[in-house]
Amino acid sequence: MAGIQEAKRLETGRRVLEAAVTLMQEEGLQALQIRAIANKAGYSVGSVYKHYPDIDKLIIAVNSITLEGMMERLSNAVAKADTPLDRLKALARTYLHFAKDQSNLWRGLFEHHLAGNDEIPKEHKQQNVALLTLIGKELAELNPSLDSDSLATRSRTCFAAVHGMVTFSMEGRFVGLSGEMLEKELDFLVEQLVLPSQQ
Amino acid sequence: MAGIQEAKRLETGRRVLEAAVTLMQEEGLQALQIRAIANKAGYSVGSVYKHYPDIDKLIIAVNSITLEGMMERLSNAVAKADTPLDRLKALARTYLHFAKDQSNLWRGLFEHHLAGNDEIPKEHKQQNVALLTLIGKELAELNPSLDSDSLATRSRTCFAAVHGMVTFSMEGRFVGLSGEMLEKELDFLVEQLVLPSQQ
DNA sequence: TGTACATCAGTGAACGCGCGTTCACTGATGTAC
DNA sequence: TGTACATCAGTGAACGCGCGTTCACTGATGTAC
Repeated sequence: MAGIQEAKRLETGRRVLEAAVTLMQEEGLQALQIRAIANKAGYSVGSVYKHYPDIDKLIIAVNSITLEGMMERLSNAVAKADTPLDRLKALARTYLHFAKDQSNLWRGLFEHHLAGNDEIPKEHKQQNVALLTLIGKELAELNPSLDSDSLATRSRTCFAAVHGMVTFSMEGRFVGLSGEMLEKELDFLVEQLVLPSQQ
Repeated sequence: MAGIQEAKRLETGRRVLEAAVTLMQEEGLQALQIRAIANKAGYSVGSVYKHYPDIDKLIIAVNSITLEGMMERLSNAVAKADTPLDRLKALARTYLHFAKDQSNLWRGLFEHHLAGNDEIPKEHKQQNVALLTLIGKELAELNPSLDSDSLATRSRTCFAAVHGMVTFSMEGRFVGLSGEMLEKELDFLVEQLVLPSQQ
């Protein structure tokens, strides 16, 4: 009859993580507390610690799932567009949409500052590289003469610029701008970034 | 002999605020604690509360000073450049420089999320408008046909994009990029943003 | 100029709360014979 | 198949710490006469 314990353990781990994701989604990072998670998952605080050494690791696990979901949406968006410029616009818009309809998950990605000692987890770095690669691929197609260093830098610049706009939008700093107009403005940003350089 | 009490009171207020600014500068927002401030200013915790109702207001006061200092540097930078494009580049670079050599003060501006109920202070909003105006003035000169709504939006887009790059840079996300190259890339961003639109 | 009282600046121990983390304990499952 | 012991999942009260905030108190300054 071996296996019951393992099944229970896996099930608990799953439920704890699921509860944490739901909590982040519904109430944000500051609601992601051991007691709340345990309660939502239907266990006691001690059980949570049987699966995660501390709350930081649990938050990281939630953020990994968020990144995964976001990357999936971005990949899908890219696949639907036909030109490099359209793909870049789709990336930017999808990023904005993700931030808007998963605002707590999205904020969680940036609000969580590791307590100093801990490293940024490999998984996150990989996802980050994957995102930059998505961008870089299109930039390279639009501008084949870019060397790989410039391409890496340029990809980051594009991501940073779009991210800045999305952040401002999420903070309500684009006052009085309708959703439609905001997307147009995001398109504008992307268009300008890939325009042939002046010099 | 009236006036000794008032002088003491003003002096204490000054020292408390000064200590808070120094603490933010040297150790960042998370070090801005009542006991640390009181200690640095040479008073007890009770005295701090005679001048600020809670720590949030004190942080806001520190951030106001930061914004003031930043705006002064930005204004000076603008005054030294001769063309709209150069002025925009100077704004972006100065913003980056400020973030770099006052990193804790700069981070404090964005890390401090008010605890929900409190409004964003008028002073901060005004400084924000002033910054957008600095940008808008140059954009209008470069593109006189922009109506005022578009100009307002475009100013925010430019600020957001530059802010995004500066944020990424502060997080070390422009890996392996020298300071000089980073500034060049920031110039690139500004140039692209003001390039004549394609359509 | 002096006296009596009121008001103010400043003190710091103590309170309170949130919240992550620990650990001795219980009952179920697994294992050895 | 049964028994005895070991191991594991799960519990939740209690601990500990950080830190903002309060408040009764002290001594200096101001005011009224």
